[in-house]
Amino acid sequence: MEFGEQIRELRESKGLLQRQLAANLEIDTPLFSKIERGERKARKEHVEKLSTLLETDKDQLLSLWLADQVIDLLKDEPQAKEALKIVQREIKKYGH
Amino acid sequence: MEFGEQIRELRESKGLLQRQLAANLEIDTPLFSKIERGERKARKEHVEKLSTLLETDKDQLLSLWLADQVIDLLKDEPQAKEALKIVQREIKKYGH
DNA sequence: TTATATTTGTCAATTATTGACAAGTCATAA
DNA sequence: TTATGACTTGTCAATAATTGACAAATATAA
Repeated sequence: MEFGEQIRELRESKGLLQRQLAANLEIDTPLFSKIERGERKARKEHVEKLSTLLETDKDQLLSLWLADQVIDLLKDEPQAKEALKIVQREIKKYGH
Repeated sequence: MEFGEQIRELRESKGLLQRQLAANLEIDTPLFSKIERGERKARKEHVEKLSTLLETDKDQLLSLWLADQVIDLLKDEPQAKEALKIVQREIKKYGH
């Protein structure tokens, strides 16, 4: 999972411990560990707070986090690629 | 929503009533109505059964249904497009 | 050994989803 | 007008999924 890898890399590059970030997010360390390994999903507020704590771009972190959720939805689905084509087509109608 | 529109079109082109399809899916008519209008999600088994009942391609119907779920996840997200780029990149690693 | 960091497994509590029901609208027929 | 049929809307309980906490396990050093 992209998001977990990213926050782990940023955390380690800053010499921070899981428990330090976990405390800031007001969750316990085991849960933070699971989020890093992609076993659990972070909540949006956590992602936003992490972007501050890790001094990284919020939009890019949210993109990774969102992407993970989509991948989670599409994994094991033979129609994943076809579905993505439809999404691309549709998304242009309202997004910008 | 793409999926709902599609099943409605197929249903009407075959002159079928909501209650007839609902009975086959073993759900009530109000729920079927909501699925057609995208207010509720169909379950995978329902999609598969509908492809038979409506004599349409199962893979294409599942693609539409999947696409709707992704769109639902991405709607209202400013990072939708960026996230999709990441998904496209990632999906190539395992799917094919 | 001991101490510290992270991971694993399990559980209760919360939250989301599902489907049913009753009542509503709308159109058309009698 | 009233009645009927197709569909829609709103609400609710039951079920299922997700969340976070805790205890215990593993790993890594000192």
